[in-house]
Amino acid sequence: MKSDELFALLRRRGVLWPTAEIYGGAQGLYDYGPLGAALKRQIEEAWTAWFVGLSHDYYRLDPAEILPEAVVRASGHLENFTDPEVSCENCHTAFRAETVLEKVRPEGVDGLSPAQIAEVVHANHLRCPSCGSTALSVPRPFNLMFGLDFGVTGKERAYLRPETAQSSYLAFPRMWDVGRHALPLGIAVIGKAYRNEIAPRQVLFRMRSFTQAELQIFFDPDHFVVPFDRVAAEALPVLRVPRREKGEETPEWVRAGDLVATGNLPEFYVYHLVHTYRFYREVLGYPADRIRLFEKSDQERAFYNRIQFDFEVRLDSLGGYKELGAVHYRGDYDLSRHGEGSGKDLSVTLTDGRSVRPHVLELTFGIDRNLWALADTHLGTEGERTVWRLPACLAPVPVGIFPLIPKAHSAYALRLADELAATGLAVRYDDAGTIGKRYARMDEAGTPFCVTVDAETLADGPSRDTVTLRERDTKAQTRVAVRDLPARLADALRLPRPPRA
RNA sequence: GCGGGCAUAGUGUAGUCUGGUUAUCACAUAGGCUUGCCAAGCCUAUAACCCGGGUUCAAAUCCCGGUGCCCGCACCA
Repeated sequence: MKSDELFALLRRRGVLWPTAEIYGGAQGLYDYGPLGAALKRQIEEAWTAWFVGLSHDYYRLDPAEILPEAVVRASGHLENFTDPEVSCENCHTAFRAETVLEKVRPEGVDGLSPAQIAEVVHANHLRCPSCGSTALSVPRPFNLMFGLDFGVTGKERAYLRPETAQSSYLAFPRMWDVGRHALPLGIAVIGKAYRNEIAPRQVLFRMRSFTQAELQIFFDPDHFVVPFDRVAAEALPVLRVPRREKGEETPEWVRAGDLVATGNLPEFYVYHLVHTYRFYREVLGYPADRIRLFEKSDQERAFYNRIQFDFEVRLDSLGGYKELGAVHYRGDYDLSRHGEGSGKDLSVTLTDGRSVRPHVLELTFGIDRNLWALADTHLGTEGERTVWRLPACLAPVPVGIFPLIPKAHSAYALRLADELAATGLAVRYDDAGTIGKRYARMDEAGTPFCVTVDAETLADGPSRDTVTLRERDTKAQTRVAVRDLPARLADALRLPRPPRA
């Protein structure tokens, strides 16, 4: 489905819509409706079950979304994003003012107002580094962070966090004490991050307010042992830099063991690639032939990332592979920077007496992007039918309950709906229209199971208190005893967990 | 940010060029009939010209501005 078409369907069904729609919307902001909010929660729960489930020493936190200026100064976000931007009127290329001025002002542009920068550009007859034109624009401030007036005086500066990761790095010293004084230590955060994107586009793929799920694993760089044997035989669809340089777009299947033995990647890194891949396949259910692990080159990576593979899924709605998450080996960059910034020593002493500054392996996951991708890859039309083949454990509404004949079977069906709801299931009762329409509605909402109460349910005899259980994917119906329903549904809806390390 | 295109019920659309009765049609939604297990049928109802200004006797239609969306470029620490 094309992006417009898919978005229209999601709007119609109450999955998501533009924020402040009655005012014409706001670029890069979207609200989740009932179905979307529930699906988002399910994705978050699935992510948590899987990744926090990787170890007994991984914890989920919920930190503040506002960061004091000192934090973003230390992390580098302030420095890298307060630079004014100059663009070329001729070739429309945008540059940091610093880049344009570097010949005449090697000390940088800190402290210069946009007007002063424009003066320097003019006085020195500076040219566009790309095309040589002198038609350079007046500098504009360029900062992807939302700044806030913080406190009563409004003089203190603070920022909406541009990524959740910083919150986890700040929490590390406290978590070291809360935890068992042992590495690896994992800090997981699911929460909002905010970026004032220049050009938000493609609905959920470039938003100004979005939800990230990130697991930061702090580990001893000399000693991060993983049960690699268990995953060595797993093959991954990787697209590595040398193959990319030959113009290849498609991944090749390489065994995890070979990525380590001949691929020059550390075991701990590949081990986490495998488990992340398994999450995309086994929990989210993306087709194997749509996933690729896209290695970023030296030039493409942020300088502090030593290894980076993006998890990409090919989406018809957006016309190509899109990044849904990544695995970054960040070295000790983050704890070093925050150590310097705060003046606190963020190294820890291990039980063997060694003092180490932990390295970080960062597993990032875009909740919104994956929600869209789950619609793109699992929602489609099959003739007259529109079916959202979501994995059952992710379904926003896992069960629909209908009376076959409204007047005759409503009371029983309503009671059954209440009973199942009491077990914690999100159920939807529907008696409108024909039975076929109700099934169709639930198919579109991604509901994997529908329960129908009919005459047999009420009649005396061997079928008393049995209902039909209809499966979305096969349309198959089986007769099930009502008393077996809760266990049967719970089984089918359980969230997968990885084997613990 | 730049260039181009687009904007009519919940969704998809006709009408716009060439201004002129009550804005077309389908689907969806709600109610009714239908003893019916996969979007059947019939009846009824709800529901739209993106926002602001201008031209005109008269604007969905022409002009200007804004907003949003799409495509390409740039950007994405």
